[in-house]
Amino acid sequence: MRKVVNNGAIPLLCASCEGRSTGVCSALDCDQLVELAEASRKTAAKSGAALLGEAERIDRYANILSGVVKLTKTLSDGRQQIVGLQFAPDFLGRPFRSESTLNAEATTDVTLCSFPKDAIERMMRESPELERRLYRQALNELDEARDWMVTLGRKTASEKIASLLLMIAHHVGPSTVAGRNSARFDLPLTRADIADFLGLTIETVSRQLTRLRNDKIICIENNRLIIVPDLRRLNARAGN
Amino acid sequence: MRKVVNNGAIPLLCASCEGRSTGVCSALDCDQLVELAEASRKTAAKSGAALLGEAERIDRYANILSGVVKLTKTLSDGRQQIVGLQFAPDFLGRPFRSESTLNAEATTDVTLCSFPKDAIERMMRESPELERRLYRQALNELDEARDWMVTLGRKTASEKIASLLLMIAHHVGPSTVAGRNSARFDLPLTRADIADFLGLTIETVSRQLTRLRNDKIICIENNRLIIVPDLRRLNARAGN
DNA sequence: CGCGGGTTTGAATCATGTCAAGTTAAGTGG
DNA sequence: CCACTTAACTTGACATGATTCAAACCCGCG
Repeated sequence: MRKVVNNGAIPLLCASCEGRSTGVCSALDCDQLVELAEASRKTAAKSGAALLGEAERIDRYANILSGVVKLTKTLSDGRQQIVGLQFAPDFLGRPFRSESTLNAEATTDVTLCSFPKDAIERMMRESPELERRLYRQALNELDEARDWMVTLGRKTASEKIASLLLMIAHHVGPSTVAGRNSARFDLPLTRADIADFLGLTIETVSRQLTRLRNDKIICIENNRLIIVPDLRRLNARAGN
Repeated sequence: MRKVVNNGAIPLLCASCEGRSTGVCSALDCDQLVELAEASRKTAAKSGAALLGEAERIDRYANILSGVVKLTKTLSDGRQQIVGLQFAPDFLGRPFRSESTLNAEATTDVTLCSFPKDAIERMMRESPELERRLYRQALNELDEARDWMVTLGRKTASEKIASLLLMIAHHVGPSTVAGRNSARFDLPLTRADIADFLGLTIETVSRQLTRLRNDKIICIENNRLIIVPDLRRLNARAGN
């Protein structure tokens, strides 16, 4: 196993880590960080790579360092639904369960920092801080899931699209914002992904996107780069 | 404040409590139970009573002792979506947040055992057991929410109805089951509630229910009592 | 240059929503 | 015990938003 230097400060590996300040690791002190770092592994995955299969055994958890991961569920006849999107520095994994109930797949190139399941679970028992941090993330994911239930159940196709764009704009952060009310970002999802997320077909997604473009609510460049000149107008379309 | 006898055993109030063995209280030891019992309050609410409003201040949490509670969200134009159903002995409340982001309403007559927010939060800090118990419930609710996202996004109206009946059959428990594969239960929801839960209209709900009845998958008595002679056939209709 | 994945667009179809009557069941008061 | 009211539910006819199927488009890449 790789040696990690502990000079009384945080491990070298973590010093430059994007997840250090905002991810679950922020709940750990130096000693714990060292311990975890010893067992950790940085990995990269290409867009489209499966990270976790339904009914697969879980033996590692991971922090997302960069990129976007989609969580999906599939019905027996192939219909698919994305049930969550995770952005850096989210924690990936479902404690207290040995089998996954969903699929995780990279929708962009991603980098992960993964740990053995039992290391995390031991530290959770020792550190209420860590457990609380994970508990909070679970509650946030629950809030998000419930927001999406409203979107899925009660919004029209165009409202769904607008809501998704808005959500992504928030998640990529207020980076690339000129004047607080505009946004500009690369879609981390294909049309098919968007359809799976919103419970629509790719055709409907496409049509609604061109509608938003025709109405000058958004500009689309290269099919993937989205520019929102006025987030308030987009918000009005989202039905909130 | 009411005095609770502590003879070294569990408080009298809790001794006969339905939530004692299975609810969050099961994570507490005698002393903690006594402490919580001192601040607790048993209340009853009629079907239809609002328990918690959106954007309302949260100052108490509660255990559901009996009955069913619906959690709803509403769009500005009045469209409503049920984002969760809670059955006894679920814990009602959203830790780490002072304002509610949803409405809670009794869909049947319910009895609750409520506690001040800060009492729970203090005990959570003192008892990792309790925090873990709540964390687990949050994860379960998250799993359920994600299952419903699939239902809302990808299932047809009749599959939605079948899924809901199945879910309720599971929740009321294997009580009233003759031979493991049949079920018989009172619907704790009106047609309007069902519609709000499944993202449908009451008319569609009604039509699909009569379709299931015509196909002999279910019997409906008094509009509320549902009998499922063969759960497997219902399951086949649910699209799993 | 052609090939393939991702995307857009069009026309026809279908599931669900909308609107409008009915029906049933449970009170309520005479 | 019987009209009357009311809420919840069912049913029908019609409208419409989204899907389906089919074709064309775009663009990077070998």
